[in-house]
Amino acid sequence: MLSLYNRIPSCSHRNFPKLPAYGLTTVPSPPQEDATIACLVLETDPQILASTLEKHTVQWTPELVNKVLKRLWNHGPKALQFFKLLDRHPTYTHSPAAFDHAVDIAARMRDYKTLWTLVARMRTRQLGPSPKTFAIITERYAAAGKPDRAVKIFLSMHEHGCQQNLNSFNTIIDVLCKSKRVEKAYSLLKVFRGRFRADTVSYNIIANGFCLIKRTPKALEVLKEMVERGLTPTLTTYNIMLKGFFRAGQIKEAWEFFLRMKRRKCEIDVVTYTTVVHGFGVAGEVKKAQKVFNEMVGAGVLPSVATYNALIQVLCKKDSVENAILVFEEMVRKGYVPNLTTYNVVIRGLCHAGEMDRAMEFMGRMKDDECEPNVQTYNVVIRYFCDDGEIEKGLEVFDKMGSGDCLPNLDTYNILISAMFVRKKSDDLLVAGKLLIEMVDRGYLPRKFTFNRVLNGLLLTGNQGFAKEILRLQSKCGRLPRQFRL
DNA sequence: TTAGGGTTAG
Repeated sequence: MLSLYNRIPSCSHRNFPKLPAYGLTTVPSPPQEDATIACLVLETDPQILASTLEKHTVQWTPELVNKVLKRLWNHGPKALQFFKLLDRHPTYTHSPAAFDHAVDIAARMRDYKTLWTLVARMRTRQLGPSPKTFAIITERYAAAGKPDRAVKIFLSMHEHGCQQNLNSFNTIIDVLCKSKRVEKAYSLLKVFRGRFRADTVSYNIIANGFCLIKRTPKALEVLKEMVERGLTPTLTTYNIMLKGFFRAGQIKEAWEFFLRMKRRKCEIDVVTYTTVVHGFGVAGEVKKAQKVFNEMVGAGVLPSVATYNALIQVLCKKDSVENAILVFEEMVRKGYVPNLTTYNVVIRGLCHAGEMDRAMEFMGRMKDDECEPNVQTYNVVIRYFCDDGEIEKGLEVFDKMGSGDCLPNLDTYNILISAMFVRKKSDDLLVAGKLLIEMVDRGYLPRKFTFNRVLNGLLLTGNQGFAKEILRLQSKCGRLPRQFRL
């Protein structure tokens, strides 16, 4: 596989001006095979990808394919092309997990035709679709603003050879709740609670749904109903309510609820404590958050990485990033391994304090700790560079993402395109146009607002030719303002 | 991937 890697000198394939390196210099580690292949797929012209892949003898395994698909996550069209090519491979056959990945990607691009073709193919090959497949599909439909469609799909699962049960029922009501369609989920529960024998989990999901939209009284009502039906609340139920009070800004109620939980001797756990530490912190009560954090060890409950993350975030937001970093160092000393969230919280804190250099240092440190920055990490840094007017540095960090290690997502493009308007420079508008083309190419659909903004910008700076190109793109995407529609 | 705690701006 080394030869394959050697063929690809660089994965940087954008036409933006090269800028001096800034802070992201780390010792290059040997490339993983999946990274190499992802890179190759990104680099190669779609027309010749099939023959290019054939030329290289790769030992395709489900694990390798899944890793590559994960790397191509934010480039839907390439990911699906790769999936389709391997689907015709003479010896390798896709695993159910690979199909689920492909289904998820197609659904995210709202390519529903491909989605259902894949589902049918899974069925023919007796690889599914599984309850997990339907969890993915219904979640995407709900997120795309089609909750009714999601419900219909759930109700027709059995027609695809996948029987509904209590688990899949709980999944669909959770999907509805997480997309804020709580009333719809609640009605569904009322209709089907007999058929599926709704349990504590079902009611916890609905209560949590009402908490998510800050309707704690309604959540309490749901729990009352649950008890009346002979179901016993669990610690999860109480943790849901506790978090709900904090989220709704009912700090006093949250505190009293927490005290009652302790008094009732229900074995409160690390989740309870993390909720309280975070809740008080976000409400600005840092001292109280710290006190609870210190108290938990005495109570025989060890903090988790998530608890540390909560405290660190709270210190960043309401105290100082210096104190947050002290806690960070302390957790490392105690043998905890900071995770992606820990780093992202610290990096955001540093960026917010204007300490961009130190933020970049931490980004290097996380790489050394084999905790690769993710798209959120990059987005935070890019956003703050741009907000500081350091647009070149923002673009430079963006350019580092191109390698297939971490592809930009919709947020990344939106952040950068917005930044291209602050300096009122003609060149910036050209970059905005290129970014717009690139994001469409990668399966992202820009908002009408974004198109129009870039178009106006290009016209005002005398880039009529380029503007026309963007206009054609916009019409292809079906995002043309009414007066221009063909 | 049947439910609860850490990342998403001010």
